[in-house]
Amino acid sequence: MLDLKFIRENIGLVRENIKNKNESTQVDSILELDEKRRKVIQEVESLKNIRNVVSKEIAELKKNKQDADDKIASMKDVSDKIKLLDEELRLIEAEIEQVVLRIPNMTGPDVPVGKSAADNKIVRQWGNPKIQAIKKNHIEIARNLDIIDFERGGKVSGSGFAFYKGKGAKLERALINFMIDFHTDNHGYTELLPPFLVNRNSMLGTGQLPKMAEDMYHATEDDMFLIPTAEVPLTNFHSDEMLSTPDLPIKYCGYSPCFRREAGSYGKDVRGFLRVHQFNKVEMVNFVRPEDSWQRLEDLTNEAEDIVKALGLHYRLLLLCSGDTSFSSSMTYDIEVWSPGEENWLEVSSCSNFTDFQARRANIRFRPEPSAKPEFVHTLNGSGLATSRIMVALLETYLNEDGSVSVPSCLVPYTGFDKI
RNA sequence: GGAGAGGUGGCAGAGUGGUUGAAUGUGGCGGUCUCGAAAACCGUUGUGCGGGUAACUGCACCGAGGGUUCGAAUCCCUCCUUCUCCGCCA
Repeated sequence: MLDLKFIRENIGLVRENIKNKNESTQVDSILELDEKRRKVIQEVESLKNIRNVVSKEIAELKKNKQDADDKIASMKDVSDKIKLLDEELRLIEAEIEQVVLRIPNMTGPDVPVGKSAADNKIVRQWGNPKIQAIKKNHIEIARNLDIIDFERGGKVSGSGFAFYKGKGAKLERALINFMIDFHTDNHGYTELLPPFLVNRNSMLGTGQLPKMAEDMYHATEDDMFLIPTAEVPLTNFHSDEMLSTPDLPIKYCGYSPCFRREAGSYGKDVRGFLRVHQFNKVEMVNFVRPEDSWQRLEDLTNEAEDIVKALGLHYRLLLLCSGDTSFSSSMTYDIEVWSPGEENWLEVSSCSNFTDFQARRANIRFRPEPSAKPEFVHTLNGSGLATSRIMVALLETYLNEDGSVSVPSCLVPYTGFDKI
């Protein structure tokens, strides 16, 4: 979330940012509420001061075995007033919190203002599009090879779920292991294998709640949520902590399945693996000093790109415009790989700088100097990568004319076979 | 799920309802001593929110949230969590 002081002093910028991000949060009530809040604080605190002073006098009188009944009686009234004002303050602050939690992060200085995906900026492209001899999409390829079973996924769970089978399952595991090893061996990451269910507080910490509540699978009995991305447990790993400064930057990567309800999306763009309710992803999360976060975003993005290059997939890098930049993010790069079967770009990674937005929500701090005040760290994360759409691009890119699919050489040590 | 015992500063660990933001130890920082270091000694050392240009000052915080009281780290209730034991289960 944003700092209340920042909102107070920059209300115009905050309004403009909300508009640029295509959000509709109403912030008009904030200034008035904030003023009311400070007025009540001053009132109640001066009463509490009286109470504290008189209580000491009462203690003194009692110690000397003197009568304190008058003072005690007069304090009764003060105490009642304090209770009323405290309650009023609590309500005001709850109201402020409800608004502040719904205000999106400020976009960074380099983010182009724009409405939709059409306004995103293409930063660079790598590789060349593969031309298939006979056009086939991943669903046909997978069905022919009997490596993915969408029908039984639908029967057992519902549409948007699938079974990986035989070499398909092994290829999926190979992708996950390859990507984790790549990050830990080449980029200095520490692996975390996180819980897949998290509590409400964690979902608030990274900003999925309250805004995205409808997209979450919610276990109501225990008020727990299936994670939509490993970003949630990996970032909240350090919630409510004071990070040891020499340890920064901290870099974690981790595999998890990701669960998304994707409420209300059906049709051509969602068939097969293009949009599913459960997919696998390796996520990278960084905790850095504030002055380092913009450079780290560039480096983090490169780390994700390195994986796509290793897999030999044609891709492009996009800088998202304000309207496409997510609620919690300040600036986001998307990596999209080319799907020869769909003849379309598929998002496989999103790399974002969240500045201090998540750190303030999740209370993750560090001390810049040993004697200095604690500050919020900056958090970043990037997919590295989401496997289901990578699988689409792999099958369609490495399809041979005889219907078999070759395995990219970097994966062969993990699969034990070079062809499906 | 049941029974019991805990949760106090960076860490360890005291704390009879009334100068307790909190003893003591330890760690950190500064200093004395030293060529330098160690030891010893002295000093200092939490966070958040208000007010003030500032020096400074008020309030809150002892797992979380309520309650009792003129006054709560201390008493009561609910919840979370850790440990020990029992039960159930993969």
